[in-house]
Amino acid sequence: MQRFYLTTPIYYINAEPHLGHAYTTMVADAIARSRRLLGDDVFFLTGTDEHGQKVERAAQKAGLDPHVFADKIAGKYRELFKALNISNDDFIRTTEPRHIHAAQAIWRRVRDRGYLYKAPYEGWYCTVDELFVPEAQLVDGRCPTCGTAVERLSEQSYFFKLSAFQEPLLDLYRTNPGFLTPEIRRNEMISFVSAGLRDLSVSRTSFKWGIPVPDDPGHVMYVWFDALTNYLTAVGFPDDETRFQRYWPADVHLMGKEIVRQHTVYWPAFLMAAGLELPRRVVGHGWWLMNDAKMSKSLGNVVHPKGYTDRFGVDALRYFVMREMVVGQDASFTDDVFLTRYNSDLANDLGNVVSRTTTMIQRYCEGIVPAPAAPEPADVALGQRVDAVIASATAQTLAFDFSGALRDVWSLISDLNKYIVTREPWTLAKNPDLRPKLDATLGNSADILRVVAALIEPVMPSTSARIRVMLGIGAESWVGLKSGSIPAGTRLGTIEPLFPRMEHTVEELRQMADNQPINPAPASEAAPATAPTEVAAAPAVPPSQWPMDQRISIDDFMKIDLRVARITAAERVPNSKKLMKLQIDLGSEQRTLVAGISEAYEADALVGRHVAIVANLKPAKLMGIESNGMVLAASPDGGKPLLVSFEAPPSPGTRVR
RNA sequence: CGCGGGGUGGAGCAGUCCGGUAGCUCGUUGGGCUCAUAACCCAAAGGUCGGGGGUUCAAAUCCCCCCCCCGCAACCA
Repeated sequence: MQRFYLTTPIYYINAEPHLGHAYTTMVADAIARSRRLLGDDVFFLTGTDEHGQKVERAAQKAGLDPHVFADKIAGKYRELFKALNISNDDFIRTTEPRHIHAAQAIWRRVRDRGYLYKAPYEGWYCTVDELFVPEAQLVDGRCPTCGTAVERLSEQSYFFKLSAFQEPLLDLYRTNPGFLTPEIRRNEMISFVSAGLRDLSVSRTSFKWGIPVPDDPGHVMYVWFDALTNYLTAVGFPDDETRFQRYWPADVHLMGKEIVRQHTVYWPAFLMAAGLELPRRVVGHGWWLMNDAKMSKSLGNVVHPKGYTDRFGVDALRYFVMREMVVGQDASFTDDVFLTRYNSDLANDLGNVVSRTTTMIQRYCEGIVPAPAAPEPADVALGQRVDAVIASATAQTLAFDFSGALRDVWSLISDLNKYIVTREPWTLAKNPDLRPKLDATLGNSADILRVVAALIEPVMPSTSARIRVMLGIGAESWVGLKSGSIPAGTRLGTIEPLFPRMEHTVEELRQMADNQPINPAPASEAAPATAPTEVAAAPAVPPSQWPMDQRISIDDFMKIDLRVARITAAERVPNSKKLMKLQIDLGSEQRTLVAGISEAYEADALVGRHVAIVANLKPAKLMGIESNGMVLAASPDGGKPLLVSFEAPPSPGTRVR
C-alpha cells in the first residue's frame, strides 16, 4: 500500500471563501479520491491560515478577539467544504497549539543550523499582501498588486538566508523537472531565482497576532514561515516520529499560480535549511476568470459556489470546474456555459442514459439486471472499447487531467447511446425469441453505467453513489476494474432523475447568483467580518445600487472644481502607451496636464478641443511629468476613453457643474 | 524590443513538445427513433489553421520575419 500525502494551501481568513478556494479544494479532493480508489493510504490536508496583521486589524474592526474572529471565518471554510463534499482527513488551523509548537520547533532548527540572523529592516510594507514592497515598485505610495497605501516600517527583524539557496534551488528545478508543474510556472521560477535571491525578512515586531519567535518574545513569525510549516505540523512534526516518517515528504502541494513562488522557492529553502526532505511535487493551477475578467470584489464578479450547489447540486459544480479547466491554464466561468454544460452533458447525456437504461430494465426485465453477454462481434468490440476507456480515463485522472478523463468518459456515454439505438431493445422486447439478445443488450448497458459510475467517482462522488443505488450495486475500487463484471441478477433501486433539465434563462441564473444569500444567515450571526475596505471603491457598482448612506451631499460635490479647458498643445509621452501630455488654457492660466488617452486620440486632433477637467486636483508625477489636473472621459471597461465634450465651445475657465 | 498568454468552421476549444486524412463540444439545417429528462441516433453545411518566407516527399505542427488581440506591470489624477 502506497501512502499519498496531499495538501491544499491553508486559506487566509481575511476573506470569505469564493470559487477560487473552492476550486483548489475540489481538485485536491478529486486527487485524494482517485488515490483512495487505487488503495493508497491517503492523507488529505486543508485548513486555514489565521495569523498576521491583516487578521489582527480585521478582528479589531469587527470588535472581536482575533481568536473569535478566526473561529468564525474558519467555520465558513469548513461549512463550504462540507457543502462541496470534500473528503479531507484533517483541517488544520495555524492558531492551534500543535501548529504553534511545530512552527517554533522548525524555527529553532533553522536558527541552530545558522540560517537566521537579526538585522534592522526598513521598508514600505503592504499590510494586505503581508510583504515589503520595494520602493521602485510603489505606485503613488500604493502597493502595486493590491493598491492599498503602504506603510513605512522600520524594525529589528530576523532574516532567513534565502540567498544561500539560489544554486540548490536551481539544481532542484533542473534535476527534477517534475518538481514544479506546469512547465510555464517552472520557467518563471527558474528566471525568478536566477535573477538573484535576497534574504527574507521572517519576523515582525510591529504586531502581535502571530506565533512568538522562540527565545525572543518581542518578535512574531512572518506569515509565510508560519503558514508553510503547517504541512509538517499535520503529519506529526516534531514529536510523532512514526507518523512523520510515514507521511513526509508530501506527494503533492496543490495551489493557485499566485502562490507558487512561496511553495517552490521559500518553502524548499526553509526545508533545506532545516535539513528536512523536500515535497515531491508542486502543482500550480490557473485562475477562474469571470466573464473573461479576473474575479475581484471591486469588479463585483466574484462567483459564490453556494448559489450553484444549491441550484444544481454539488456534483454539477464539481463536474463543471473539472471539465472546463485544464489544470494549469486559466478558464472562464460564465453562466451560459455552465447552463449549457449542465443541460447537455449532465441532463441530456449522463442523466438521460441512466434513465433510459434503468427504465428498460424495469420494464422488460422486472427490475432485475441481466448478465452482460457478448453474442455478437459488436458486443465484443464494445467491451474492448470500455476497457480502453477505463485505461485512459484512470491514467488521465491520476495525471490530474480531469478534463481529459471526463472527455473520455463522456465519449463512452455517447457510445452507449449509440449502442442502445442500434440494438433497439424496445423492438427486441416485442419478440420473445429475441429475449437473449435483449438481456445481453441491457446487461451490457448496465455494465457500462457501472464503469461510468466508477470512473466519475473522484469528480462526482455522490452521483456515482446514486447510479450505484439505482443499479443495486455497491462501490468498487479501481484495482481490477474491467468491463463485463457487473454482478448479474441484482435488483434495481428507486429510479430517479440524476440531473433534471434546467430551463432557466441565463438572466434568471445571473440573478440567482447575484443574490447570494440563498438561506439567509440566522440573526444570531452578526454582520460578516470581511475587511470593510471594499465597499466604496467600486466604479463597477451600478449607479442605481449606491446605498443612500453612501451618497454624497451637494457640498461634497462642490469641492470638486470642474472647469472648461482648451487644449493648446498635445504630444504623446515618449515610451508611454497611454499617456498624452497636454498644454491647456484655463482662461486665467496655462497648465500642463497628463492624460491617459493616447490609445484613443491623435495628438494633432486634440489641439483646439474643449474638454472638461478637474482643476483642483493635487499634482501628480506621471512618467516624470507633473500633471496638474485630470481630463474627464468616459472609460468603458476594456474600451478606449472617450473625452467629455460640449455642444458648442464655452470659453476656457468656465465652471462646469 | 517590458513580462506573459493567445490568434484553428458561427461560438468555445483540442491538436503544436515527437511534421503524415484538421478533430471535439455547443449552435444551424435536414432526416430517423419512441426506451428515455422534447432527451437519443444519423447526415449535411461551414475552416486559405493570423500573414509572408524558409526547411521537407509532406508543415496547424519545425526555423525566420511581420501583424493583431488579451492580461499584468511600468504610466490610466
